[in-house]
Amino acid sequence: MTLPDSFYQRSDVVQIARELLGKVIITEKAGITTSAMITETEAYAGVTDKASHAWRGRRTQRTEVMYAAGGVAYVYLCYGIHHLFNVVTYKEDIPHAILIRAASPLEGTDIMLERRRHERLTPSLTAGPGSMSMALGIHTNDSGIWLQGPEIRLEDRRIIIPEHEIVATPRIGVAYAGEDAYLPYRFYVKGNPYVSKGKYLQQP
DNA sequence: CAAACGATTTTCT
DNA sequence: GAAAATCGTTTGG
Repeated sequence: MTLPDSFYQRSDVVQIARELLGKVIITEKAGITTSAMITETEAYAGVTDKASHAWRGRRTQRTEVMYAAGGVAYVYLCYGIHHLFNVVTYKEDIPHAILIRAASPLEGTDIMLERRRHERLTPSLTAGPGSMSMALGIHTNDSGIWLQGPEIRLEDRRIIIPEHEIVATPRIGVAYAGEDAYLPYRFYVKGNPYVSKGKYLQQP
């Protein structure tokens, strides 16, 4: 079942980030379908979260889509190279978002290997937000699209990740966010090889 | 208008 | 482990 708008339009972005583990992301680009099971996410909790692009209500052409009602994509370019895919949550004017950081390949792995110019299937194909987006063919010009259209959608395929297999840690690459860099807003599936290896700030 | 800088990944030592 | 790659967005003058 495709996740409905009501899944995204809830208020607890951290809880939704947790629930996204085990959901399946499907993309269809030029008639080619690829899919993968989400294994790692990070919540960005709106205007009070220093790590968020929308901190203190910052509103620019790039971040405008974060202020839309939940259920659309926010894709932006990072370090001039990587296209990072987020889902927008909650309601209009509240800029919650969840970064999808990694996923385990399901359908179309041959296409994903081509897109990444990889010879063999290894976790580096889709572990890490930039790698995952490239493998699935997600681009910044997908930013703002509705997550029920053909290009990108998320499905519940009744995959259950047991509570004890979910690990929470601080988020990666947000050292600039002061004390908010320590919030346990990153979630991943314990033991799954398709999880990024990035280092995060440890509690001092 | 110039300049700094990333919610990263890959490569080189 | 360190550093380069690479460019749109944002900020400051």
